[in-house]
Amino acid sequence: MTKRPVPSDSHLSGVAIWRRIADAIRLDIVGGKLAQGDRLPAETLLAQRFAANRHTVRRALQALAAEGVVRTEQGRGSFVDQAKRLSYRIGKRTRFSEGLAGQAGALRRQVLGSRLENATAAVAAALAIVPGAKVTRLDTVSSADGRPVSRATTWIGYRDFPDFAERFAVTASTTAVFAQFGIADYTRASTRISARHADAEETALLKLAPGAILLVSEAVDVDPAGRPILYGLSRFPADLLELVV
Amino acid sequence: MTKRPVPSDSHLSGVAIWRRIADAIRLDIVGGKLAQGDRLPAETLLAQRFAANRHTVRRALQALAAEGVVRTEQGRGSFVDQAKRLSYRIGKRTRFSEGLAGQAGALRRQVLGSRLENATAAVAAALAIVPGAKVTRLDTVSSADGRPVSRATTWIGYRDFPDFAERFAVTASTTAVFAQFGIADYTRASTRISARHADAEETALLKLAPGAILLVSEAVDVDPAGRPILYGLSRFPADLLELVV
DNA sequence: GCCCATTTGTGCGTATGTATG
DNA sequence: ACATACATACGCACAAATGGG
Repeated sequence: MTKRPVPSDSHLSGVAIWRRIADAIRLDIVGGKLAQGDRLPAETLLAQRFAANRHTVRRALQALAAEGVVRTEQGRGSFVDQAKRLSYRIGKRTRFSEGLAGQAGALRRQVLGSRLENATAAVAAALAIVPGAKVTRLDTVSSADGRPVSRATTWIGYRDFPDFAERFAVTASTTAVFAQFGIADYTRASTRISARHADAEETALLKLAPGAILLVSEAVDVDPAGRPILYGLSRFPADLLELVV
Repeated sequence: MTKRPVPSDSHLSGVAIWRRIADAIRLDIVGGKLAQGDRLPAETLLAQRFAANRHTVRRALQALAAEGVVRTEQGRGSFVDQAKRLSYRIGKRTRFSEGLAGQAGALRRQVLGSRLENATAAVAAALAIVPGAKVTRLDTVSSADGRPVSRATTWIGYRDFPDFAERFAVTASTTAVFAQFGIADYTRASTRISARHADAEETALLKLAPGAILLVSEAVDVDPAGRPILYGLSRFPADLLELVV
């Protein structure tokens, strides 16, 4: 005996202990409890705190080192290498270009593709159109300083806004395209926020470790008269940023 | 040969494949793609869709069955048993009693404990007081229809609001206690939303499977003059509800 | 009742990952 | 680095239940 790993925890979970430890340590770092350059507690102490084996803690530290969050030096300890989480602002006038203003350098939105679709029940309900009606679908990935920070899908009714995709390809600005259609201003009607694990496609596009957690935002923008004009589904890596209302 | 499980995925992730499949299916259900009573695709089809073994899909379905989300019958298939996710509303006048109004029956907030603390840097910054100043800390768990739906910690400055905990114990209403202190109304100044895995304590208190995802909301409430009066940290099971702004 | 296709349930073997000491 | 125990994931095979001809 003496060798039995205690299964009480992990066996119902499907989430490895080392990953939960890594998540907890990362949270201390991005949450400000640990600042850049700070030394982490010794591995034996961490093992004690998380009631896990030192091997398991080391596995967590390896994962964090691979992410560039901590750096481990033999005989010295582990140190915080990269600190804070970005804040993405959400409000009545949420615009892509402003959400991360001042926090990151080069902001870039890349169009993965666009196509015409028939509105699903969810899209139709959000845009207040009949299910099956034609909608423009726009798939994008946004990056800050070269790091992917969001994966967004946007639906716009085709009847009221034909050629949206073509126009967007030119201006690269939602605001500008709506202006061409005579909508000088638009506002956020509602935002629904949830969280889940990333799927395979999101993992690849956002360059995440598989199993990473995403914040998911479902938003409806309306014109000044209150008519829905845009339905957007954005996915953000929860490790990298938080949403501020 | 022919038997090698492909490790390319799971070993970098720390999140089991069956759990990610369960999450994906649950998402289809709470997201409305599958309605109550609908039959899920056959296990072999699901296995194909997720590029996994049927055993692995079955493990995911077992987890969902244990949650009460689906029900499986031999020879017939698996069916959606419980559908929708709750929406917790967040706005300028967010109050506990109103956030889930109309969506659940019996709402209950249980006080786990309260004590005086010295404000940490984060708490002090949020409440605009000096670090180390005395604050009342209140720990609660809220339930809807007997199911725990949130775990909240609240900090209130002691100098301006002494005996907050004692008064709260009597009225069980934040609004009522602030009213006793002459604050007829208060509003939400900011809400920061992030997501992470639950830790051991949260797992126990919210009755979750270990490794479940939490939506974390950090909020600051202010009096009519704009002075911060309350700092709250709420954790919601992401499976169970979404936040609506 | 019988056959049949479909679907879930189960058992065995094997390779690899997780966690401990 | 080594040893141990259990969890995860795969592949194959077959049993059991369902529902329709």
